[in-house]
Amino acid sequence: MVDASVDLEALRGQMLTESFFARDARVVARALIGTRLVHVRGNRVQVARIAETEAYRGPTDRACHARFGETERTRHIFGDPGTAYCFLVYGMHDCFNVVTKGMRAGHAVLVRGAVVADDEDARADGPGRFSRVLGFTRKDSGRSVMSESLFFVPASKRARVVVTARVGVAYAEEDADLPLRFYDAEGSGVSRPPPSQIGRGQRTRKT
DNA sequence: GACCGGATTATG
DNA sequence: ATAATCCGGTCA
Repeated sequence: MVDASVDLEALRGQMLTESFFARDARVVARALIGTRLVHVRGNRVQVARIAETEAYRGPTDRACHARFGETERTRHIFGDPGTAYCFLVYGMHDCFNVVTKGMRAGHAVLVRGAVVADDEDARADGPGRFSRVLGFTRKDSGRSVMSESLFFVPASKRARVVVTARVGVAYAEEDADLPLRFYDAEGSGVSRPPPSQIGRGQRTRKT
């Protein structure tokens, strides 16, 4: 029995397809703000409005896992656009990414925060919390995000998007300061980075 | 084979 | 401020 408050077929009809994901991660990361991720889990359907993302731009990006080349862990980041790439960080938190660009470019967008519809109690601000609330673990790596049970639909309204440096990648030297983190200026579902990282390279734009 | 450190979070 | 907790990448 599926949640009657969600018209799943109507949502599926709006599914974002390969052409959306087959672009540079920087472009997709920004475009993803305000979109909704639909996850069908047994008889539950979760709809999460994406509030925060980061772009990781392949082997030459010193913060990107693709810099290790294609290993067991990083295999799926070299998959087709619209593939999920999931991994474990700090031994305890899973992170959920969407592969972009294609041509084995190793680009991906990390989802760092969202607001889950009809679930005020479920905090999904922060990459670990987002993945836990939506049930993603590294077992989901390689899954398609253009499937009946997992897919994105376009934003219902325009978002003001704030751009900053990425969080937690200080080790990446010059690439640490690139403006590749995007979040909805409205603020709900956005993680609260450590004070040392707030305001790095920040600027607001309309999209 | 060992060792290091991380795309984080909860708690003091 | 700091512990928790695992595993891949790196070097021996």
